[in-house]
Formats: sequence, structure tokens, C-alpha cells
Amino acid sequence: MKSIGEEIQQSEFSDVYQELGINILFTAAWFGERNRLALKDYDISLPQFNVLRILRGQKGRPISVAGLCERMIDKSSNASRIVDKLEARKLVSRRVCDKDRRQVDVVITDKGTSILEELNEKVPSFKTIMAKQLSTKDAEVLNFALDQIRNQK
Amino acid sequence: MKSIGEEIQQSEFSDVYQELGINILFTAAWFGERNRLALKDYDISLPQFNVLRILRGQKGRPISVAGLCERMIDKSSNASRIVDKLEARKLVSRRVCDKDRRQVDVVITDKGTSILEELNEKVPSFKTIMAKQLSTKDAEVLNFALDQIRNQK
DNA sequence: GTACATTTAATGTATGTACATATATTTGCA
DNA sequence: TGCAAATATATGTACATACATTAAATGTAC
Repeated sequence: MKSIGEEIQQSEFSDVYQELGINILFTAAWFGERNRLALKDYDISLPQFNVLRILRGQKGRPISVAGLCERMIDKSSNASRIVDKLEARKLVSRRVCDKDRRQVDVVITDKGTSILEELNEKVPSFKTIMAKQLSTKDAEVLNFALDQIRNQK
Repeated sequence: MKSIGEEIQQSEFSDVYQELGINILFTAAWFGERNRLALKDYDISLPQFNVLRILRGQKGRPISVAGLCERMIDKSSNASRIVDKLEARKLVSRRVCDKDRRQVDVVITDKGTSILEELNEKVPSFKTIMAKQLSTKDAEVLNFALDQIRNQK
């Protein structure tokens, strides 16, 4: 089995934390690459997929563009323009919020929901990818550790 | 402390592996964001920083553009053009390899080395970020787990 | 109620990435 | 040798991202 050191052909890390940091970045990129390839046939980018899943998670409740930004993995990606693309394909719909006319309410359409169901069959779930190598207990420990890392200071 | 669920305001995950997958993506993006901000003043992008560190790791040995690609986190980023930018600022130098004139040997310059030293003071090391929350033993376990995840199939 | 600050989303612009293609060099083999 | 296939890098192009700015709506102080 290849360790992260073998993977990027680096013989030595300054310490085990340095190795772990690179490992997390590298593993995230590996996940991303896998998913990007799976989505390619459907002409859906990773951020678009991300937005569709956030909207599905809303279970019909509309969400503002700023709300999408907060929940997206890439904070700096332009939610406005991602929604543009999805709206052009009628996968989401958008309309000005009545209560605050600055806001725009975004919801997933039926077409969006059904394409997302298709995609879920093509994109391997994290469970599929990880369940063989990691027990649920290990996964819980990892989750806790990552939460801790992000919550320093 | 905020769990990943609170962070992205998602109340439920389908399973703990799903949560872990999102958590890894999210943590990687969090690292990236931190580093990007730290590098901003120096007008160095993350891929450029990545390349400079790979070159430093070479300890003077030249490396080909293809060699850089293999070691980079984002495989699909265009190493040629990243090297263009670094060369324009004289942080790296490039010359045709004698033994195989298709290849281009890239090395870091003294200027590149010294800017990297400056950057290392600005960019928090992974050890700084993680050592308080994780024991070295935990980090080793995490490293092993991530190596395993990427090595399925 | 007017004036100014704040918030929300959209847009402009430069740069970066994804992917295909082009160019030069080397390799393999008839 | 001669020539097609393979390899290494660079470049062309469309699209995405990072970041600043703009435009509209709302909140707040007076």
C-alpha cells in the first residue's frame, strides 16, 4: 500500500503533523478528482454538485445566495454565477424574496432533483469508498479529530 | 466547539462516512484558505507555493515539469504556466535538459529560497495548527487511515 | 423623514484551471 | 536507416475562481 510519502515521492517530512496536513490536502484532492470524473458526463462541476446537494438538504425550504456561500466547501467560489448556470439548465429556480427584496430565494427544481438522483448512482458515496478500510468507530474518531483541528484558537 | 455539521449547518448526515468525507474536504479547504491569506501579501498563489516547496525538497537536484506534476496536490494544474510565473519573478530557473532535450530542468533560485524562508514564518505550519489538539500518536493513526482510504481498489 | 451606513446579490476584470492540440525530441522496430 | 509511435513541454481556448466594485434594499441615527 502506498503511504502519502510514496505517493508524492517525498522521502521525509519534518514531522508527523506536516505529513498529516499534506495527507489531508492530498486526500481531499483525490476525492475531488474522483467526483469530477464521475460528474463529467453530466456536465456538472463540483461546485454545482455541491450547491444541488445543499438545496436538496433544504427539503424545499428556499435559501439565499449568502446562505449557499456559508454552506459551500469553497467559500470563495461565486455562488451567484454557479446558480446562474444551474438556472440556465432549469435545475434550480430563483426569485426575489418578499420579506427582504435584496435577497434571492433559491430552490431546486424537480428536474434538478431527478438529475441529482441519477448522479448519486454514478458518484461513489463516501461510505462505499471508506467503509472497507475504516470501522464506524474509526470514522467517528477521525471526525472528532478534524473538528478539533479546525476549531483551534 | 463546532462539529462539521454545525459548521456547514447541516443537521443530519446519511452516515458517519458521509460526514467524514465532507469533513476531509472541508478541512482541506480550511487549510487552503488560511494559507492563501498568508501568501496574499507576497502575491504567491497556493500552487506556486506548492511548487517552490517541492523544489526546495529537491535540495538542488533539478526536476522536470512532469516530475513537478506528479508531486503536486492539484494534478490538473498547469505546471508549465506556474513555472512561467515563478521564472518571470526569478524565483526559479529553467533550462533544457542535456540528456533528454525534450525535458526541462527546473531549480529554485537563491531568491526563491529566501522568499520561501520568509513565507515559512508567515504560513502557520501544520504542526502549529494541529499539535495542541492531536497527539503524535493520533496523527500517526490518522495518516494511516487516510493512506488506506486512498488505496482502495 | 432624510442622510448615511450596512447588507445582499450581481457584475467586471485579472488570473488560474481543464482539456485539447501543437511542436520538438526520442524511442522502437521493420 | 527511415518512419511511425511515444514522450515532454508549451500553447490555445473556454470556463471557473479571487477579489473589487456596483446597484439596490434595508437599517439606523438624528
